[in-house]
Parts: sequence; structure tokens; C-alpha cells
Amino acid sequence: MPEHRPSGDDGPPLRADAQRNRARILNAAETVFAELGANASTEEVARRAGVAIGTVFRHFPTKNDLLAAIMKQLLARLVAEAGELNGPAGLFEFFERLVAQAAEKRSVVELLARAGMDLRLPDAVGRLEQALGGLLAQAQAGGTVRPEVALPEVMALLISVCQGALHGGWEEGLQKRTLGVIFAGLRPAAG
Amino acid sequence: MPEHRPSGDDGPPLRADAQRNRARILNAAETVFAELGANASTEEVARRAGVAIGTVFRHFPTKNDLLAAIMKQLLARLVAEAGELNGPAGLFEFFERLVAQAAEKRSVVELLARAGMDLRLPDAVGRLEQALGGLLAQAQAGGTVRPEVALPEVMALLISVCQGALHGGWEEGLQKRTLGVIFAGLRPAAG
DNA sequence: GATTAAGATGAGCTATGACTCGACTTAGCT
DNA sequence: AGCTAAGTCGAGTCATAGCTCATCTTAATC
Repeated sequence: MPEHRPSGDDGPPLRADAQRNRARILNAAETVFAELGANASTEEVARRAGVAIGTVFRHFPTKNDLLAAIMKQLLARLVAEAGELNGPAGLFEFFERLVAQAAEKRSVVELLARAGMDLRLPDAVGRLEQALGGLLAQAQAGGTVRPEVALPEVMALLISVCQGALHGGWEEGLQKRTLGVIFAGLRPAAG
Repeated sequence: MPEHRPSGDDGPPLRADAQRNRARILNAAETVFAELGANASTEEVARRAGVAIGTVFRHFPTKNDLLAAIMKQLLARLVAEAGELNGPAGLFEFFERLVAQAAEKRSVVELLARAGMDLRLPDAVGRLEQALGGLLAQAQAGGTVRPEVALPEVMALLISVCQGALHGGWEEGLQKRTLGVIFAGLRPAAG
């Protein structure tokens, strides 16, 4: 019996039904974690995927592996999104999109928060940092962001704002004003 | 047999040992939740308080009650701290202090985050908002903060930054730079 | 000191959730 | 069609955590 297959393994191709189930599980997991947060139960994921619980654990031997897989997808999507954004306002645009997502998907935030902790995804996170670095450089070249601002504080602000976005109240206007303050802080001082 | 005593109840005074144990439990809970976060077990609290688990539940019928009690203490302390701060730089000072606390005490952040959610402490939170409002007004009167900035976004920024402060990396310098960006965003545009 | 009700104790109940494993099903192949 | 290994199933195990309650202890009062 072949062993469990961690993400990167390329053994013999999966059987058709296994591929189908794996995809279903990933889909279900994404929506479940988005709605209920990262400590939704694996059983709930199985239920929504329409498979038995054993099947989930066959594909992802631990819950953390499942979370890591989702997180990898998410980070890849963010990197792609960052890649499409261009020009001096690209960084701000990225902030706005991420915060909008964070408000409706708990997982975005919680997973992002755990990306550097329990889940070990240094390369995926690294790629996102690289993409953000590009956006920051463009913004600084275009005079949209002060030159002395560095990548780490941009990341920190991004994470912070996403975290904050979870909290109920936050109507539309508040979110915009909060981001406005941060953008003002990033922009060069004089008009 | 007298019923469990929720926080506000003023029945006959507690017996001496009961008072002692209640204080011990609160102390233990504060440090335990500070170290381990809000989902540390009640047993751990009991262990560190040196009492049996039943005693904890006698004083705080649910874990949430215990969290709420700690949170009330914390909020009161923050209000007091805010009250001592004066002048146009008081608001910034408060930010710095809170973030410093957040970095070393998980509970500060997690409880603050839950204050408006599971735990129902509208009055305690209200008092903090009032105190912050005072600091904001002083800062605006002194020209340290733009007049169009309102209290809600200040609260939002505060919560966000505290949340972000949990994440490991954040060396000393990064924290300062991140706060620097936010302060720059709050300050009036021109020098 | 005797009385007694408040309080402390901790084994145990219940729920939940991560994970296992032997029995069963089916895709892929000849 | 028949074979077989890959894959699925789901009842069951183990651990944890919130909470209860019958029993014992002790502070307060007379």
C-alpha cells in the first residue's frame, strides 16, 4: 500500500476518483475555513465535500497538512493578484483588495497569521514578499510612498489591518477611513 | 445553598478563604491567559492558583465568566493608564504602551478582540472609548492629529496594530517603524 | 467547643475533535 | 469478465476540555 502523499510527492498518478475527491476536499475546506475559521472541524469539511472522514485523512494525513494546502493556494493567488497590479498605486490597490477579502473570509486572516508559525511555508511566503517588494518599489519610484519605508513594515501593516478587519463592526466607511490613515502614513509628507 | 455569584452580585460577604481563592484564581488566570492565550485550559488556571478545578467553577460558573472578569480588570487598567496621559502626544504614547504590552501578553490582544464579541462588556469598552476620545481631542487640539480623523478609525488602528504585534518576528525596530507609519498617517499633512 | 452552612475537593460525566484501521468498493488493466 | 491494488468508508479510539456533584473541610457564629 503506497504511503500517504504529501503535497510535493510525484508518485504514480492518482486514480480518477481520488483526483475528484481531492479537489472536492480542497474546495470544501476552503469555504468551510473561510466561514468558520481555521478551527472548524475536519468532519465538517468531509461532510461538505461529500466524502467520509477517512478519505480526508488519506489525502491530508493531518489537519495541518490540509490547512497548509489551502494556504499554499491562497498565497499563490495573492502572488498572482499582486503580479497583475502595476504602477504607483498598485500597492494601495493590493491593500484594499486584501482587506476586502479578509472581511469576508476568516481563513484569509487566520491562515496568513499562521503562515509563518505552525504551518511551514517559507517559500510561498517568500514569493509573496517578493511580489510585494516589487509593488513597493514601483510605488516609491512613482513617488506614492516615502523612500525610507521598508518591506517589513509594509507586511506588518498588511497583516495588522487584515487582523483588524475581522472585527464585526467595521462598516464600509470605517474600513476606508482606516486604510486612508495608513495610506497617508506611507505617502511622502508634503503635497 | 447560595447560587453562584456573577460579577456584579452583592450578596452576603464572601468567607475569608473564598476571598483569598478568588484573588488567587484571578491572578493565575491573568498570567496563564497572558502566556498561553485565551484557550488555555481552566485546569491550568486551577493548577497555578493552587486550588481544585471545582473551586474555579464555583467562582466563575463558565470559562467565559472568568475571561470576562480578567477583561474587565484589563480594560479598567487601560482606562486608568489613558487617564494619566496628557497633552498632544498622549495618544501616541498610549499606542506605544499598548503595543508593547500586546507583544508580551497574548491575552491583551485576544481579549481585546473578543471584548465586543463573545464577552459582553459594553460599558467597560465604552469607558475605554471615552478615555481614548479624550486623548484624541487633546491631540487634535494640539495639532498632533488631523482634525478629520475620528475615534472609530483610531480604535480600529489600535486593535489592528495590537493584533499584528502578536506575530513572532517583530523585532524592536520593526515595531517602532510600523507605529511610525501610522503616526505619520494621523499627523497633519504639512510640517 | 458545638453547630452549620459556605466553601473546597476531585473523580467523573459529556462533548468534541483529531486520527486509525479493518472491511468493503471500484478504477485500471489485461 | 476477472484480478488486484488503490481508494473509500465509518465505527471506534484516544485525548482534551468544559463542567457537575456527592462528599469532605472549615470559617463564622453562639
